[in-house]
Amino acid sequence: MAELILYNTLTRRKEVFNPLHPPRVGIYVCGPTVYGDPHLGHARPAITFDLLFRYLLHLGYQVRYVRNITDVGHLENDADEGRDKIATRAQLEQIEPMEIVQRYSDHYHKSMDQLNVLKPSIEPRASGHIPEQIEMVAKILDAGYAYISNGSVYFDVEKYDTKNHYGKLSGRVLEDLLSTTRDLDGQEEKRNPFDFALWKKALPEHIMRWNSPWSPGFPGWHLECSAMSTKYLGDEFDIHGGGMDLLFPHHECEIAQSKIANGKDSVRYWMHNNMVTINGQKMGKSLGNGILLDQMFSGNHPLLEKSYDPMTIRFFILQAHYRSTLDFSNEALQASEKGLSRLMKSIAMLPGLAVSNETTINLDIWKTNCYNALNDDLNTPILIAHLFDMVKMINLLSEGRERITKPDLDILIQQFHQFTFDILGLREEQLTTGESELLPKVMDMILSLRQEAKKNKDFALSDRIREELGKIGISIKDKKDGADWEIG
RNA sequence: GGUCACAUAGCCAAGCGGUUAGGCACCGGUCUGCAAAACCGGCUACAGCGGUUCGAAUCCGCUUGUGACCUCCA
Repeated sequence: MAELILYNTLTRRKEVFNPLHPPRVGIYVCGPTVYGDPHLGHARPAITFDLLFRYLLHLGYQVRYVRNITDVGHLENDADEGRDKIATRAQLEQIEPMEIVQRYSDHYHKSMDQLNVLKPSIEPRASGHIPEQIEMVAKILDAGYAYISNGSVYFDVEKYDTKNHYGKLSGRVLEDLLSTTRDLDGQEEKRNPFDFALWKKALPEHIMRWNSPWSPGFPGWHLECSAMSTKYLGDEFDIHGGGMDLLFPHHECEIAQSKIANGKDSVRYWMHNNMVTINGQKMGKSLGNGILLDQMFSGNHPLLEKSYDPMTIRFFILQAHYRSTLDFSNEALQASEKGLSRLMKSIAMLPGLAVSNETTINLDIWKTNCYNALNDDLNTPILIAHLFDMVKMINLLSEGRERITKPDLDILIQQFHQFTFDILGLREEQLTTGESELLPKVMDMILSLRQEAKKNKDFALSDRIREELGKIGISIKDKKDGADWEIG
């Protein structure tokens, strides 16, 4: 089988993926800051790296997938008088910061379950790794690449840049940063505006605080990922992922910190998913165009014409390549919904196909095409195009216009399931109506009565049965002999 | 302002120098008492202007437009 090729943001090219310690693979992905309900933007990286996780597992790797939860409320911004997102939220709702963290972590997990996102192997929390972070700050101080200022500790970017390239991931040059960094309050503690905090002294009103050798305070914005990835994946590991918006400064700072603390570059492949847009604009809280996942699932949002199943969202996201922006619109979502339904119907049809003593479709080429798509930097749109090619074949098989042997059919079923369910992570939506085992029997009876009516040319009655069933949400599809029905 | 992306048929979206991507919608046809589904066929685009090449949506330049990052953000 062809090799897996991934796009490495660091080198800006596609590279053959070779794990450091095969068959083991270590992945670290930046997870959510849990201070609000999960939204569409959370779905993209979660699904992108879930796909990667699933595919690596499918290829037989032993994957340790670490996705953190950020539960230390980093500052809104330097000018914000030491208030952080989680504490602000806690004050607003008059509860403990950790209640906020718990509530939104739970919510995030629920939404991820709905999207059929596998749980990571380890889901560490920043607040649970304060000692590790303090230790890392100390290491960087010892190495001489950080300085203490008024109880806070800052990373000395200028010094780092003399022997390293600060900006190599995001393609930035230090001099440019100097001129483009905004003049914010709270900068006077820093030697240079582009220096970043490793440890921040807490102001009296700051609730979330921990003791440290330097001050009661909290870890810097970027430190948790360096500390926790090192702890669980070692000082050098395979893949680090996250959204493109984290490229700078977050991941750039991680590279610098880890390099100094660990003495070497930690990450071998950097992967970044692109952003979600709504009507062509980036979705963001500040822009007021955010759509929560629950709103997608319920349709309860002014921009939405209807509700969309979690699997429709997942399928929609997978229909675009992860490095392209993806624009949400009702029209596009409904197209995905219909496409997904056709795909699922086709899969349901597979076990019932008549078998023959010869096979007239080329399964090997199809399978190779599918794997080639995945191996080419997880090109799911291409993979899905191939799945639809096979949908067409399955329909032709069901009409007897193509033929397949029993062994080949078994192979096809297994492979189609692997691609669709195991790797893409799609699943049949559970029926939301209270369907019982009785319903199919009842339907059989009704349909046989209708068949009788049709036989007697009593079309008024047969149409009325179909119409009435339609009203309660059951649609009828006549076939040569008898009829099929489905909910929805 | 600096840096970097992107611009593909009605909509979404692949494409990485040379064969129909794919989905949805739409229009014909087959099937059907009618409809739906399914199948067959049609719709064959690449922002504009130059350049390189036997050949460019794909490479280069310019123009226009959109977006992202530079501040928390997935």
